[in-house]
Amino acid sequence: MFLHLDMDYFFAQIEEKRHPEAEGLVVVICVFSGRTKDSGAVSTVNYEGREYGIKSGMPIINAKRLAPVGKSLFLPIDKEYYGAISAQINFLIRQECKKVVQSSIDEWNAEDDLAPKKAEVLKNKIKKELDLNCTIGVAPSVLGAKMAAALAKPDGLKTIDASEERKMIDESIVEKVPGIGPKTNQALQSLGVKQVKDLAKIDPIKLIEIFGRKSGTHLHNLGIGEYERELGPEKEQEEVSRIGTLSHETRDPQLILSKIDELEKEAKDWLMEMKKSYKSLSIIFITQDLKTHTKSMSFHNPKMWSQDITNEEKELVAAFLKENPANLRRVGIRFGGFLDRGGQTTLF
DNA sequence: AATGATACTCGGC
DNA sequence: TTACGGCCGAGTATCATT
Repeated sequence: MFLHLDMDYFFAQIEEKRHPEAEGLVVVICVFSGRTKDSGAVSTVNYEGREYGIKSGMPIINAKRLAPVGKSLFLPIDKEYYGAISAQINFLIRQECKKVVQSSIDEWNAEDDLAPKKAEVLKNKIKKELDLNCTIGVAPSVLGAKMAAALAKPDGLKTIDASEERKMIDESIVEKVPGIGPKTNQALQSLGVKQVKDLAKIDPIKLIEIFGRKSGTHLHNLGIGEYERELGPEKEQEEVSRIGTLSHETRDPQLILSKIDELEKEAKDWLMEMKKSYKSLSIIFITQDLKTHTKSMSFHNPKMWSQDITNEEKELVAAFLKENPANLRRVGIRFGGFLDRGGQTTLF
């Protein structure tokens, strides 16, 4: 059996504990971009805030319009702190279950013969030791466990057997299936697919034509009730990136490069700490229409760190500006193709 | 044509 | 009506090599 553990409105719940006066208030965790006073997006909102229609991803300014005056707390995101709490939860889960895979800062999957019992123990332990609520789903498949958890939140625990799982997934609308986002949903609606079981009526060849080999096959398997029964191996982080918002929209290479320089320093701190060198470098460009573009390059010899903006980086920026006339709103940098460098601190 | 590496986009959280 | 972050991995497209 598989278990899926999901922390309830994680960031906002943590901040509720930090700010006891938040009791009963709408708590909104914000990513302020610094561009103007309230520019930025909502990361997480507690259930009180959801009642008012506040959602993740929403512009902060909209959330402020929806929130009740004097009964709301808008707080800046503090990822480092949430990461430390996440590590504590991670420790508790691994004390309890055999095979565990952390899938995001606030979600874990585990495979365990005694999953239903472990789930109960774990939920109580997280409450007792960290005073945090979570929701756990238990089912014969990884997907079933995740969807069971989604149905049970917040502060829930739901265990289902194979036939309940099949019914739950079959009758779910496709939009609610993890991995099916607005784009895939839109395409499925136009095929007349509403529930997961409707997928079984579509010719798999057609699904593959529309969604590609991997996703098409996956959708077909969902429709016929074939679900993943293995936890993928726990993977190491493969890339690190930092993105930031420019103080104003521009295509001035000087301004763009100085922002990249700032972001690069942060990303390199991470690389240093993790003792990684990298073989690939991408520059991320987000234009004023919020479309994302990238330019990247790879090196045959891994690089450890360099102090300043390199000529390669300047060239990537120049190449992008040459082929795209739009102003830039945000820029970012991404390093990948890691190689462990042991105790070595410099290279090239 | 097959394979592997690299470049780039998409979308979940 | 619009407004609007910062990550990461998955997947596909494209290129180089054989």
